[in-house]
Amino acid sequence: MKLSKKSDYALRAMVYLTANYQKGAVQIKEISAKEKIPQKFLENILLTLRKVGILNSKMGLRGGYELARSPDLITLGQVIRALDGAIAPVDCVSQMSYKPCSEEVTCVIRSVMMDVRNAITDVLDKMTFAEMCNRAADSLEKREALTYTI
Amino acid sequence: MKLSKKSDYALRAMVYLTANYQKGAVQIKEISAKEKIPQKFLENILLTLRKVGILNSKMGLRGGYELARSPDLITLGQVIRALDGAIAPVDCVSQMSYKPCSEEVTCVIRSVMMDVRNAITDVLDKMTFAEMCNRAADSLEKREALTYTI
DNA sequence: ACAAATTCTACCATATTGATAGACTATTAT
DNA sequence: ATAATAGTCTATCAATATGGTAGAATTTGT
Repeated sequence: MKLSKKSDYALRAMVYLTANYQKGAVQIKEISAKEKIPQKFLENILLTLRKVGILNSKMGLRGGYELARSPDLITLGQVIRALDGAIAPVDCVSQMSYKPCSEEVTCVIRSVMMDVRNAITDVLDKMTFAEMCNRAADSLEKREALTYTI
Repeated sequence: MKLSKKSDYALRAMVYLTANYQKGAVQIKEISAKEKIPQKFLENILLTLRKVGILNSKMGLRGGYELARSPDLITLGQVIRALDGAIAPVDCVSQMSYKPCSEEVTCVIRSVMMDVRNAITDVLDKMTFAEMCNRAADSLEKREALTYTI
């Protein structure tokens, strides 16, 4: 049930781009350096995200990447699906790459796997990058406030 | 986030053994045939499940495998962890193979991944084979009742 | 024209996955 | 006793996925 390095890097890059939303295009080199992601690998990842319409790019001098829409309209689920494909643990409960199992009607396991898929997508398809970054900022503030109080 | 074939086969074999609980040892060959799992592959899987104490085995003539304890004391999570290892999407939120990420305190992604892990384990660590098989039997009954009524 | 940036195509090493082979050991019916 | 049965162990293997690299081509601002 592991997130691939690709998706992990993608999420980090997206967080970086969320933090820099509306500051214009950000270059791969910068993201790669700040988030410590191998640059050439990151290239592939950002390219993929552009192709599915999550990022916009600008070539040439002063080019770079930026979010294609507001970070409260981009969910973690969208990004993970773009890189890793289906989120569902088995294909017979997948939205993205559904394939019926041989004995779907009587399959004992299927309904539990459906529960698992729903549990995962309930988190990943609802959480936006805007919310995630706010949440983190909040808890950081609280921590700092606490430290100060102590 | 995909379940491996190994875990998938393991779950099916466990369902079969649950259905045959208290009927004595069941042979690999039988499970393999009924559940259409490559026999040699299934051997490895059952061996693993025995080594972690989920199954008991008996060698020799009339030997075979059986559940080591009542199916309401065995969860899907236990079986999947035995075969695939940690369930958590990233190590920094894993019970089984926890490794801190470099920037755990400020990591934006971690808390969401924690939510995902909890969502998954909430299903898999609570669902027992007894319950799963009952659930399936129930819904099968309902379906049959419905068919009859119509 | 030139430099800076993305894009595209291809490649590669390693690990994991799914599966198989065969020798070995333990049990038991006869 | 012994043959047949059934799990155990070690090793191997092909295919695929993963993580990463290389370099040429293309686009764009100055």
